Amino acid sequence: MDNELVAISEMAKLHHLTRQTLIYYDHIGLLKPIYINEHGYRYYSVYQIPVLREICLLKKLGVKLDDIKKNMESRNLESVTNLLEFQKNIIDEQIQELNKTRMYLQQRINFYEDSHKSYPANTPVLKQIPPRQVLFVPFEERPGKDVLHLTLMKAWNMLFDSDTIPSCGFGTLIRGEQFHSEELYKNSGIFVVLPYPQPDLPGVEEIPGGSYMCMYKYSYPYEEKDFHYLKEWVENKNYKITGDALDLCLLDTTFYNSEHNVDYCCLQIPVIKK
Amino acid sequence: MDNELVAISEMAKLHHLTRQTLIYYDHIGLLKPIYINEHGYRYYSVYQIPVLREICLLKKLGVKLDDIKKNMESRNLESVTNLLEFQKNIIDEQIQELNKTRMYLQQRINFYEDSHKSYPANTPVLKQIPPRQVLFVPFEERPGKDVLHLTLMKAWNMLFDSDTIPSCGFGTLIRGEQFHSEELYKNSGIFVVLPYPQPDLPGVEEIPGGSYMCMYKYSYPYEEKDFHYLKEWVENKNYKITGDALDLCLLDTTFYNSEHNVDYCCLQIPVIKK
DNA sequence: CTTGACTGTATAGTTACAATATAGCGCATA
DNA sequence: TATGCGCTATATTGTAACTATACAGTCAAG
Repeated sequence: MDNELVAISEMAKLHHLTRQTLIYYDHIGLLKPIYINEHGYRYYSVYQIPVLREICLLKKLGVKLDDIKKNMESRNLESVTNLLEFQKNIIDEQIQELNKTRMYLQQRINFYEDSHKSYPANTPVLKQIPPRQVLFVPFEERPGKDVLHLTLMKAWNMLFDSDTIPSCGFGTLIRGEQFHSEELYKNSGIFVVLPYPQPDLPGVEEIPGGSYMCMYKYSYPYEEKDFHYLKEWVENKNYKITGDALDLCLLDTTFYNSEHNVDYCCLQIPVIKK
Repeated sequence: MDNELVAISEMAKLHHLTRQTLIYYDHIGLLKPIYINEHGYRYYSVYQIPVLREICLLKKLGVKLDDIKKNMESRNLESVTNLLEFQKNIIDEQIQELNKTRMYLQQRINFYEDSHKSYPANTPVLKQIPPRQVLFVPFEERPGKDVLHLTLMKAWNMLFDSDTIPSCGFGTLIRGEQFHSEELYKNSGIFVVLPYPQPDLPGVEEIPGGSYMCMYKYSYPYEEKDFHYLKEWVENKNYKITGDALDLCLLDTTFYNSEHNVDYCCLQIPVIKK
């Protein structure tokens, strides 16, 4: 009565598997047929149908064959619940990871969208900008192409080390107290906007929100000419400068084309009306 | 001035990559050094630092090297935004998939939890049960071990075909109109509880919610003895039977052990007090 | 008894992706 | 002169779960 045997191909067909797969499962010890005849033919018991079904179920739930095997070896309500909870945790972590990556993607898209909706170049415009948290890394020399790149890479790698993807832009920060000095770039450096608050990271600064006089322009973010132009414009219009200036790089040199051979940036000077 | 060159190892170190990786990127055409000297030494331009940085960024965002390559070949604001949106869609699909699997896992955990919190065996108890949607597949013969397994596999595969994972239990359904007939199992069959409503699936039935007289027991879900015992108990206690009976399998034969060599089931008969 | 479907073993290959490893040799800088 | 960097070319890694192939033996229905 309990001797109904199922041949390998039948067993396979029942579970939407191939014969090869069952042979493979036999090899790895996941499911061994209860009976093998004198010629080595594999025969399964009908009682093994639920077992294989459970294997297929767990497989569909993303459980690894090896974990399924271990579970089937000592199977009870508790061990199965543990396995499922374990798998749920793995899935939760994966969802977390994906959500984080999704956030980075969205922020990057938003960033490009902002740069797209930008105002005409070389024309000052007053904008309200929310506070930003940035990683600041000072220049070790007077900024130029190579110092810029190397300092940026330093900041970049600091962020990568703390598993953060810098998806919200970067640029140079010029200290307000140097605006009228000969050494404009003293204490200046690279800032990288943080995608989310990370107060524990060394080098993190808060850029206050508020009114910024902004000017979009094609140039490198270490060109003094544009800065002096905007600074004078601001002062002539009777604004008071309230802090550090930012030169945010919107489209970097990876967007080089025949038309513009330099970065597309947005210079930002914090002001209040006098 | 623009001729500052970066050697391969320096370039690699700057981006937390290995030299080999840059050679590989050269081979696959992802990033070719701007200058190769007479000995074949690779030298990169500082202008390639942002390019490689962008490659690393996109890589971190999960974009495939091949897609990055295509993007770098015709890079502009639109192509980059498209790439990011495309990647976001991929991520969204993956999150969807994971959430679905998570739901199945949770339902399975809940199911086992319910069977764990069960009442003493062979003792009738009145329970309120919410409505359930099930897939019903009739037995083609009088139910027995093999018919049960084969019919269940049929239902199972129907669900798998519609990409559903049956994570909420199954059992036999006995038609109310046969309760006093000689052919108790006429029109009976397998039911599989659906994890979420799927009204378009053929064979779907709604099991009404309400009061059910339940009895937990160790036996196969096609044993008449337990059914008749519970039915008579119900009738003696002056209940009226209102529909089809279910014999829900809580722990199937994959939980076989020395103590109980049969399934652990919950027989459920819908009743109202007369 | 025939015929065709089934089953066996064993070993190597597949899929995908992104590198890594290794060997053997040339070149360059302290 | 040492040793460390560079080159090419080819093969290999890792992961997971199969899949393919070849060829010979076996089973079951008529």
